[in-house]
Amino acid sequence: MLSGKFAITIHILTLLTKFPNDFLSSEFIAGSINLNPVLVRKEIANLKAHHIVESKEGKNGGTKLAKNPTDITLKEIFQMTFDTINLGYAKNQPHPDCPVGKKINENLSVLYADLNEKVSLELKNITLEDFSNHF
Amino acid sequence: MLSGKFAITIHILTLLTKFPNDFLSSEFIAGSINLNPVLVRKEIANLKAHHIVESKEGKNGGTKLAKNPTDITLKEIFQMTFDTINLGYAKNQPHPDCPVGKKINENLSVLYADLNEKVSLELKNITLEDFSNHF
DNA sequence: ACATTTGTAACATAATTTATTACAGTATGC
DNA sequence: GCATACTGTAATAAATTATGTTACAAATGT
Repeated sequence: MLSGKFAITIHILTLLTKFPNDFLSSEFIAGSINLNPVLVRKEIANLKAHHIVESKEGKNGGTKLAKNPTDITLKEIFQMTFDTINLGYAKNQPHPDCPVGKKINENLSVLYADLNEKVSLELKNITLEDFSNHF
Repeated sequence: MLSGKFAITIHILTLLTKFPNDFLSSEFIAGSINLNPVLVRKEIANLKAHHIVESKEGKNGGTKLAKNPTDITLKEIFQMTFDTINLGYAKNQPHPDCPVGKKINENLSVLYADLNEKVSLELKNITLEDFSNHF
């Protein structure tokens, strides 16, 4: 998973919001992000799967929004690119006979779910339109 | 930076809370986390720098809490191991002549600062004592 | 003295992210 | 219908980051 996924996706969507009448090419978008066009297309594939954008193949093809930017919230974008906020887990399986090791991941999950809730509440109130208005 | 830093640090602190009278060795702690002892010592160095634990060198040495677990909040631990919540930035410098590229990172920063605020508020209300009580 | 432990540095390996290349498939306009 | 400019996707490579290991000096209890 691309770690800049959220940032890249929101960058793409902001561009599409700014040029609502054009099909933008992955090359053009990649130029603004300074990223390989293939990676842009991958994120667009994700956006398409969520019916947020539509794209046209062939000459003069490209991508445009499939929904009104007032109807897209940052929560959706967050969820499709990030899953959940989390402050990380230790890489290896902790020791199962230790009372702490046995339960640490479960307890961290509960904590992270709580944080996720708070972040989601916040992001739900920000639309793509709102975000794009700052440019 | 260790990406499991927060999880590892909170694991260490939970163990220290559970054994408040002992100096625990990095080897013992590493066993519970299933992590290399050197990495445990690195996180302990960070905790020491923040005066949350103290440690003793030499035989029978190890680490113990330097503060009461009711006086340590998850916010502090978060801050010393994570800095700020963030949903990522694209790796490369965006195109400076594009109105979106020019401002995207600034706008993302504002957004992330806001999320960070919400998360911090939540973590401020959870003490190490609270967290440890779930084990 | 000896055993055990911290503290660090240097280096090695593994995992993840990002970039590149390649090419089949599709629409457009001449 | 042919050249051109795109998307879509797979395979692979390079770069970056995270984790693990080894090594050893310094400290301390017995």
